Amino acid sequence: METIVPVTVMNSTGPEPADPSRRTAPEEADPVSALICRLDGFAPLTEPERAALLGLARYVRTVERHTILVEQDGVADHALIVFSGFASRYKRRASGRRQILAYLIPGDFCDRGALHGYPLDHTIEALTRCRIAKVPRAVYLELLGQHPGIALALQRAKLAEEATAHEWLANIGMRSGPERMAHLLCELLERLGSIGQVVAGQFEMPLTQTDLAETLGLSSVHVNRVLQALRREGLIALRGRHVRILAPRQLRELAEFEAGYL
Amino acid sequence: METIVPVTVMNSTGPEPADPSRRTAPEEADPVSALICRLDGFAPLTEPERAALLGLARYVRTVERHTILVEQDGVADHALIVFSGFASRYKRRASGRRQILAYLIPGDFCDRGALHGYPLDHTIEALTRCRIAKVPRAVYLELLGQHPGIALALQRAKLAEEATAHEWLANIGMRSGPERMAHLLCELLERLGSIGQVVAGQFEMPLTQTDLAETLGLSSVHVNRVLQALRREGLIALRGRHVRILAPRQLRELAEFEAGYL
DNA sequence: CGTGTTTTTGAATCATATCAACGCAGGTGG
DNA sequence: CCACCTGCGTTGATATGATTCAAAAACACG
Repeated sequence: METIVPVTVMNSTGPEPADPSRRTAPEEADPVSALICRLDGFAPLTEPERAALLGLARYVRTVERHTILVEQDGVADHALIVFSGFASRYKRRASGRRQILAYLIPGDFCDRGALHGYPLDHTIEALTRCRIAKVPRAVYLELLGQHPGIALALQRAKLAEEATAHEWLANIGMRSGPERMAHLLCELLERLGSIGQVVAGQFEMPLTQTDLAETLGLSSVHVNRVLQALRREGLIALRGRHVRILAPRQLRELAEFEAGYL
Repeated sequence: METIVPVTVMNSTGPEPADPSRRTAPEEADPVSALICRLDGFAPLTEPERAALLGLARYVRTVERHTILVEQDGVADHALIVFSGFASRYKRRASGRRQILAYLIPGDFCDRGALHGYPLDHTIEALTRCRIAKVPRAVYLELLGQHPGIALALQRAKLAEEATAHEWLANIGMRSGPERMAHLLCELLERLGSIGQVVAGQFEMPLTQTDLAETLGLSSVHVNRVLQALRREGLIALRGRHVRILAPRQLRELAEFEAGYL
């Protein structure tokens, strides 16, 4: 169900220059720049391309946690771009049990294969309060058509997303609970790091233990115990949603995490 | 303990014309037609497009079981198209444990995002003796450029492949052993059916129980017991590699299998 | 036939799920 | 300001599904 957010929440139109006086959360300094930075990492962007991306700020909305952005079997008529917060793709069983298929973090997008008009095979939902651009199909296609650099970067980003999906399948398929968790933490460390949201091995992971359970194919109780074990071993520290990776080397070793597939 | 199987490396160079005198299996009557049929299902093909596809027969090779087609971290300089047999994508852990990420069955292809020049994040190996076309990068790109219908069909086929990958992740993440197996069987029934390899609810599944285990994230012993359970319940019959689905309705129910994502 | 692979079996063990309950913190409304 | 509620993390006890190890039986192949 699409919640219509009151304009008062988010009314900025046009490019929004970095404003040093706006000190809300450190990571929200300039949400669009994270996207530009990430895409530029995949393929170098020209100035007009950067400008075009900045123009997307026009479509940004704030959505509350648990807002469903695209319902399973629904047809997406717009592309989604995440600027802050975590969103997820997931499937649900009749029993109510869920499996999260992917996280959408700032800089990630969802265009369902350039909006082919097929119904989606999963649901997309905000795991936290998010700032998300809903870009109309026509505008999005225009953007891709006009700016080949953006199109290329998005294509490569999609390859990375595919690689991550493979990684997740292998993770659930052949790792134990602690190993799975370690692997996920390594991945988040890397992904959040690449968008500048890791400082001194620490980052915010605004996920419930239930979310983690539904990601890793474990029960939430077991997730709790696995996290305790990782803390006991001195691999991580966890206070609320704040994670600190104490022993990145050992964590990677435990997970057999291979960097660089992103 | 996982036995290390001696690996044959593909060494054939240069096109090897299809040899009409080789009469091996009945279902191999015209391997290319299966591909055409499948692609045509995704997007209607013109006559010249069909002709162009037939021309691919030129690149078909027979590869033995366990032949590695593309090594992990290798860069693919050609597209693969499967005409008969089963191949697999998989990842391996240091312990030797494997996780199969996908099956490549007749009509499936692998172009690694139109040959971006990135190293592959997984290995591609023949699970059985296969007939596979190795199409050089240049030829493949030419084919896509010349024939938009083929390009579109391949793009849609890729969306289907992505949907299948999601399905597998959800399968391993939230289903029990028997449910996973049932789901896989339903998927194979549907996929093999769509290429005419199912007759009266029966098909050939040339997979070892170890292969199945590495697909479903179970031990091979457990796979064996799960299969016995499904037989005991009268859901399937299994003799050698020959599967007969006795109660498709109940099997789908057990698996909560939703048709139509292919 | 004999050899290697695959399937099947049994028994012991372990990892993880399930159920149920409690505590704690933040938010809400009286 | 307090009582209440709700969501989340934590715990213990118990159940069970799945793994492991080891070995025998059944096949497939040359």
